[in-house]
Amino acid sequence: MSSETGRTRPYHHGDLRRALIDTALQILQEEQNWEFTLRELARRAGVSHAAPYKHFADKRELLAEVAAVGFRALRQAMEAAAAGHEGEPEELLAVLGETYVAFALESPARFRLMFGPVRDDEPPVPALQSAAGEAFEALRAAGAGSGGGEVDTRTLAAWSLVHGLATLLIDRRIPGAPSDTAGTRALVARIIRASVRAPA
Amino acid sequence: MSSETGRTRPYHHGDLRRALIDTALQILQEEQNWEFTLRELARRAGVSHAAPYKHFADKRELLAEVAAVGFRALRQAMEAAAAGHEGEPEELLAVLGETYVAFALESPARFRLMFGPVRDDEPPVPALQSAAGEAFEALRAAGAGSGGGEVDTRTLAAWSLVHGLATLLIDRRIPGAPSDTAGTRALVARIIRASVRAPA
DNA sequence: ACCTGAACACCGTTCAAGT
DNA sequence: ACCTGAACACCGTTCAAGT
Repeated sequence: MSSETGRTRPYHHGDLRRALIDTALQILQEEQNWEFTLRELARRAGVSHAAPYKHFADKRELLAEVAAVGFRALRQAMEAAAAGHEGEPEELLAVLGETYVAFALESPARFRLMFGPVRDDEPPVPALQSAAGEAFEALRAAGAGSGGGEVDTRTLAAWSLVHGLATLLIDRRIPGAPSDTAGTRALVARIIRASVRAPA
Repeated sequence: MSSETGRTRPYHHGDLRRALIDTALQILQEEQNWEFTLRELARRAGVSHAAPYKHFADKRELLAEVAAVGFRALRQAMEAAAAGHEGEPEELLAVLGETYVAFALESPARFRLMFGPVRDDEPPVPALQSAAGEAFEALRAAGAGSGGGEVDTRTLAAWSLVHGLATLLIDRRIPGAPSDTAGTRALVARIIRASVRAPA
């Protein structure tokens, strides 16, 4: 949605790096699976399948950069949702949780890519590390506010709850779960609001 | 661990179907990634790469059968843990949750395979459907026991919590999380026990 | 400086042919 | 009845060569 698909070659001499990331995000919005092919991506971007290697070391690094863009979008969505809830900590945490799950449901493939398994034999991609860390900070700031480097129990419980709920929902793992958007939203609100009152 | 690796060809005329599933589970225990190759599996089982196609329609079906075995193991682990906690519903739910997370940490690749994304354009594999459903039943029986076909809020919240916690832990997504087994176990116990007291 | 085309070592899957 | 070997259409990645 952020670049025109009508023109045959909108760039080709412009910023291919950015174009590849944009095209990848478009594919993620269309498909439910994040495992698209590097060659398909190059095809859709209008370049040869070898061209991406001039901008990314390998497919993994490209996917990591796309995931980083996703984490920045998640952080922005949470910060926007947090505006106007400074005084009520429990309500803030609930709203952030609903935003988190809504973000996953809105674009499941993007969410899956962002939280795709990271093998520890692979070198970390700095952009992804920092973007993910900052998104997490937005959640933690709403938690009990312990301030230190360690995660407090309440924040981690809230994060686990919304992450698990999002994952189970987009993977259709919950038997009898509503299939429509409104019903799903209501279910999410019910679960989050029932849990947010828990003692830390 | 369930079949001998020392002998060069322990089957080849026996039950190749079972041998392939066993070998797959062995690979899952060794690796942290569940995306092993069908050709590698055949190689390790001592057969040609075309042999599996006499027992499974395709790779997806093989993986689904392996996942089904995993769900049966999860259900057994939960039922074993549930023994002796009939009278105390909150303690029972906490113990089941700890068992769930421990199961994931024990064999991350197996857990990832079990909960790998299911595309809805793919035909469902009956064995996987029922095995997953029965594992979920073990959890639900410990919940508020609404009995009906719909999942009650408390059970779903508990499931989401432990599923999210397990996922974030095995993917190393939690900054500052303990890296040793004892520390992780303590963290899990703390989070679950703090949340299980929540109102439904 | 950036991109292409051919090439390499792999995949999943199919199928005729072997025992 | 069960398995093999060659084959097909793909991958990710590399690299000399083109502009």
